[in-house]
Amino acid sequence: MSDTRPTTRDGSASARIAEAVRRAILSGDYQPGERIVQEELSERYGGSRIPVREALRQLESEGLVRLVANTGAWVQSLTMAQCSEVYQTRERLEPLLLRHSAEYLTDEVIQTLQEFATQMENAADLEEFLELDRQFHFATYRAEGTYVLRDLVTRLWNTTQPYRRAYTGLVDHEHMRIFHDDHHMLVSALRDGDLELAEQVVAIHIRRTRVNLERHPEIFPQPDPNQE
Amino acid sequence: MSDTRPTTRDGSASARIAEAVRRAILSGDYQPGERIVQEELSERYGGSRIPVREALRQLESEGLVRLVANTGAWVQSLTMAQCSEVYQTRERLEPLLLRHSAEYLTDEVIQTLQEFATQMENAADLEEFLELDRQFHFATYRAEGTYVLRDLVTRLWNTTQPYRRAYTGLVDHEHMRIFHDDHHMLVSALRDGDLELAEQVVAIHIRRTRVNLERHPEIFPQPDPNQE
DNA sequence: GTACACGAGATAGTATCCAATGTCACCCCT
DNA sequence: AGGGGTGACATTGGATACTATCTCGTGTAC
Repeated sequence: MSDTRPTTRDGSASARIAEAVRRAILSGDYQPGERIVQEELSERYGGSRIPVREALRQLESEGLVRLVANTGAWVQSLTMAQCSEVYQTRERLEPLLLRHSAEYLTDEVIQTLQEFATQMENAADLEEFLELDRQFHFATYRAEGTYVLRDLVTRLWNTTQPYRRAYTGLVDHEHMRIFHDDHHMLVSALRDGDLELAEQVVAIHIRRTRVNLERHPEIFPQPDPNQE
Repeated sequence: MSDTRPTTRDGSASARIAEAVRRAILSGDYQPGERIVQEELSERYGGSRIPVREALRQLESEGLVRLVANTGAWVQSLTMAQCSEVYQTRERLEPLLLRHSAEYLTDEVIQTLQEFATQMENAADLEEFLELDRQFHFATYRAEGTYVLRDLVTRLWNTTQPYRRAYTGLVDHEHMRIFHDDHHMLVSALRDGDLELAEQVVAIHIRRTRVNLERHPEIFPQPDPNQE
């Protein structure tokens, strides 16, 4: 690398590399099943192989990367069953996180939510939609006190991001309409302070997505025949 | 260890060290807040500092270790609020995991559960009780298909293990009686195939523990004044 | 008594080397 | 001609030596 800055001693190399690879996976630059070569990361993001290896270990723990000893690293790919499992987990956890976040959802925040929901309806392309969707939901998850739960939910979102991307591209207009309705209903519930309803909406929203995902087995790797 | 074998190329050094440190933390050999020195691990478990660092990164992701850049590693210590959060998370997830496991709970397994529950009542000391309790619950969580959820629940158990140890030592006989009753009720529900009830029992069991934990703030580090 | 400076100790990172393992193409044998 | 064994190559795993940096305790000067 050119490295104008003096090796950036600030955030530690392994954290920086982990973040870079994480973003590459979330953005779709690295596809599920794709091979990750240590040497490549090393020269692409700067640093020797040691921080690269530490970063890969960390990403493995997060479920984004699969490491096989003496063999290599791959971007984690999920079967439909595993993806469905993550969604079922989210279905239980996100209402809880929302509950913890409720007290921090000021009128101002709810106004922002409303704007996200509206922007999403007019999203120009897939990437913009995905980004807005993520921002919308995480704007509702701003529980200050929480430390485990928010991190956990973030990881669950991250591991399923590639499939959310693949699937969203296939959704027809009608289903998309229902999605937007969910978002608006969630905003309304939060505005009214109806936490019970808000939790239900989130759970149903996630379940709806899961059920739709399960109708598209073609976006998942075939579990049976040749590989893995 | 003496490490007679030539660097034990079997399971990779970093995995071996991570496992060893994890067990040391779970067994209480390492206490929350205790400093972990890389060099010590290096010579205690064999290996250079490279696999040690990878192991620590992994344990950090699991929530067992806290790393501060350029400073060091400590055994993760939770505030009461964080611990409570983990329990609330478990309260939502373990019923789900139990549901997925139900089909694998043969009569034979249920017989084993019954034995664990009985042995627990006669446990000689704290450590034996904790071990049996863990074995009991994880014997009910044998969902074969699951990959995310089981791992997740395991991590949640692990991060709170030190506090479960500290707290269990304080429980009086009456509360302990209720605990054992929960276990037997869970076995009964599973034997009857009453999954609905089983899920409820698990949820209540976890909630009961959380509420009791919250009555013992003295086992948690003081969040306010001097350190951290 | 306070504030600053120095130094010990630990971590973070780099470079280089070697060992072990998996991959894959090639060749031989049947 | 096809299947299985064998070897070279690429990649990962690990060790070692060295440097840089950060933290924190201690001591000294004011």
